[in-house]
Amino acid sequence: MAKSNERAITPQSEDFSAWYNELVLRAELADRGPVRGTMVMRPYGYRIWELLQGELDARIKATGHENAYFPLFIPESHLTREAEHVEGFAPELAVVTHAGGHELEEPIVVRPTSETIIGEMFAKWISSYRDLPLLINQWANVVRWELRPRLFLRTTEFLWQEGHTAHADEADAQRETMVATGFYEEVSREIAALPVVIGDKTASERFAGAKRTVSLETLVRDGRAIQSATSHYLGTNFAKAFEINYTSAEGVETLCHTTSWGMSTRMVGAVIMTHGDDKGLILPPRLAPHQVVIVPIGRDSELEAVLIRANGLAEALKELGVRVRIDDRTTLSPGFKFNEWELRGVPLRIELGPRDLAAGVATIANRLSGEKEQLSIEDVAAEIPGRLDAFQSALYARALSFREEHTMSVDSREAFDAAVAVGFASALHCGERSCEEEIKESTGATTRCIPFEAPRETGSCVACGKPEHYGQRILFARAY
RNA sequence: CGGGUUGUAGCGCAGCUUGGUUAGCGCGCAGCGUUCGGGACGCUGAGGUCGCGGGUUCGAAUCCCGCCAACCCGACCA
Repeated sequence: MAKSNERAITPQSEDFSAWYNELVLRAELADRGPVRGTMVMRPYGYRIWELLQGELDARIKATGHENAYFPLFIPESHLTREAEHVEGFAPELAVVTHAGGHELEEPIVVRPTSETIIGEMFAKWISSYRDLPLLINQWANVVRWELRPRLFLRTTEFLWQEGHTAHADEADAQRETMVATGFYEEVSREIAALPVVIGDKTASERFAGAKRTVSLETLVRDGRAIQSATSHYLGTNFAKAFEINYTSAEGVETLCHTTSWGMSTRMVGAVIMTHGDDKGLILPPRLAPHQVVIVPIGRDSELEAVLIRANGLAEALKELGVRVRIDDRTTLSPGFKFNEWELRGVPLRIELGPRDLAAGVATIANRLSGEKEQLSIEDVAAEIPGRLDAFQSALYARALSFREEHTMSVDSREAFDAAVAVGFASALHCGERSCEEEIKESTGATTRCIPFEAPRETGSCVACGKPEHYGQRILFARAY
């Protein structure tokens, strides 16, 4: 038993960070790169990203957006055109000063995000109201020199999707930010099985250069929040800086209203931290590289017979659209494989051995419930898709009840401090930056969002006692 | 960038206090054999710039100085 403890990962309750790091490495999701803060996404982790990407990309296209690609390098002077934007990003920029063996006349910035370069191009492409709206998305890597990296959640270089759109007026642009919010919510809930709270960011948490930022917040198992996607209404800030304007139907030269919105590989980290347990990862079926793993048991002629049935089963499952893998590695014991696939989060495992064949059944083990059941080998394939759906729903329901249990509506400072130590605190707030700052310094918690779905409420600020500002409760938590 | 911890084989560690032959152990890896229903076992074997640089010494993984890196906790952030 001591031996098996050594092989297990650190329990969440003992050290959540250690649990997370060990899991990411041992499940072969990712590895660290040689430059501080960089990450190698290994095939298993990258496949999860690809599945997420596929789901999101389909929704982006279905809402009229087109993919394009813009350069990694941005002239430094472009970035400085929007004052708040530069100020926000300056500390985390990677800047190329030498290239081709010489010092460059003008330094080149490695994009931390692409508002500026895309703004520049939009200005060239848009001249008439007939060119609007312009709905563009790109899948790209970006670089932000993070001081405290963490695999998936905060890496120096990360992969994401960034949507950039230009509109004739504010109403249309605001509508666009909600379209993006809509598909992020759908992908979070239906694909990643993550319940999200959607709302506006307070002024202090807003994107550099945005007039309005909408975010999707999830709560992970150590009681911290993760912003899993954001959607920004940029007003005419970037349009002014880059002269993105059009001639209206009335012949008037008019500034565009632009938006941007993004979801990154951080989402994978949110999935790991929301669903994982002490045995390892638990993947929602719709993001699982292998939804079902078949572990054949037996040896010699028994194994041969088992493998024939296993192959037949795998073929039947593939025809039903199930991602299935047979683990036919011969040097590992079944017990080892059980533990390994549990570590790697495979939703359903089918154990198939001589005893099953003799009884005409297959044994199905459920990663979430830990239960095993036996199904007739004739019916098992047909049963799997429904069980995967049920797994997906159960995982979402579990995450939702966790969040509900860790969201406290609080009216006193004492209750507030206790709430943010374990999850979301829902409280009235005065809206003043200095008050947010004081809360952050004393508790580590920041405002997460002003939720859309919240009853109107008035009263006094939970921290300073002044009249509240938002006309409703807002959400606070410690965040990644 | 501050505070803390740690750098010895792919991974996890011992050895360092009190300097002294070929630097050990577990896991993993390779070969062979036996195994195979919850992390199998035996035998054999490969694998090391002891983080880097300097110093003290007849002799440094061990003592001294400097540097670097990683991780954790903060400040910054998707």
